Amino acid sequence: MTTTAQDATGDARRQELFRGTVLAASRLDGQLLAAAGELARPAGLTAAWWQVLDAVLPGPLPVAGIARAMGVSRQSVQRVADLLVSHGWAAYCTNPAHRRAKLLAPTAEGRAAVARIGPGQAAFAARLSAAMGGEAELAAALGALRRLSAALEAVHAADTGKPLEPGA
Amino acid sequence: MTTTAQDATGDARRQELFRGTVLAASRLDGQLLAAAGELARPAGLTAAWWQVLDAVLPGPLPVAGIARAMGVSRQSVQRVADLLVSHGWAAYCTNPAHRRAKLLAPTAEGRAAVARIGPGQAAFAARLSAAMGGEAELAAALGALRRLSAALEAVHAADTGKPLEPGA
DNA sequence: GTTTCATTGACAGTATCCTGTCATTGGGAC
DNA sequence: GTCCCAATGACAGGATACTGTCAATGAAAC
Repeated sequence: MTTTAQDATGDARRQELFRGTVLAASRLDGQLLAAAGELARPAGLTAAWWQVLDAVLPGPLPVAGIARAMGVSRQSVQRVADLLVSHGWAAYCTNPAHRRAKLLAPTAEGRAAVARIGPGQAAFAARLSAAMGGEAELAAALGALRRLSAALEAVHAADTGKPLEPGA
Repeated sequence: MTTTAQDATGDARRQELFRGTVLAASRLDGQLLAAAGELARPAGLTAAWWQVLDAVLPGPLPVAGIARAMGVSRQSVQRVADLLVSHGWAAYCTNPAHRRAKLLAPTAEGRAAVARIGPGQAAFAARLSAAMGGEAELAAALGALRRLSAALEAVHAADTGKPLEPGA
């Protein structure tokens, strides 16, 4: 460990770095959630609904599988999935591999709703890319996000030997 | 706008970039919140409480001011601030400049609680820094977070002419 | 075939944060 | 001095997500 008397200033510097990261990530998530919400609203969706619906566009998935893919708890996805189904955006299909774990699949209306978001999303993504100074910079920022996630995952795994995923 | 027929693949690429960013930011925020929560728990604090308490360590601030500094709504901070006061971690002081807008200040117990988190935070920050490959890499990632936030802010401001802060 | 365990869904409870609305306060416009 | 507006706090309501717990299901161990 580096927590020696000689390294007190290093500790303080890293603490500040960590606190700044927590703050920045919280702010960024809030901003992106708000932006996604505004993009999805004209289609009658919320940001969370969009995320779940988008996750099953490539193919049907069980609720728990969606949760794993998104890194959130099963219950959160379950709630949104039930809402999507009750609104007709998605439907549960029988799962040949598991009787209880029904597969969530988008309906035609669901696909149409996501498609309606497309143009606005493309325009916003283009503006964001431009504001970042180019696609390369945006891609680099995304890479940084993922490296941070991976590092956190690694640290947590080293601590507990368990993955960080909630509800796991 | 770049949304021409010729740039359809560019649109798709940027859309994917944007979706990936939303997903990664959400995941990262969740991970950092969980990590901060674990660090704060031994001191009897939650991640949200810690954030608010930490914001007033340098000096007393009104609730609305804390909210602005954190980029969240006044109501969220108000709720946490009331809880902090009711638990004795912080106290409201009279504000000479505004009778209603009392200033939130940490109590001695509050400062002690934050201080108790310090060592764990330093150790975790050191491990995170190591997992990122060094402090420089961690600092670079933080820079990327902030650039993304600033770009989102700029795009939103260009859209509405208003800052993105919630509850504003 | 039976037992055991992990996965999944369902439900209750809680934490966090947002929007909308209203009265109070303070400062600037007139 | 009066009026209007922005900022603030208080309150109600809703959205999102996590933990804990339980029963049902499927698969693996024996």
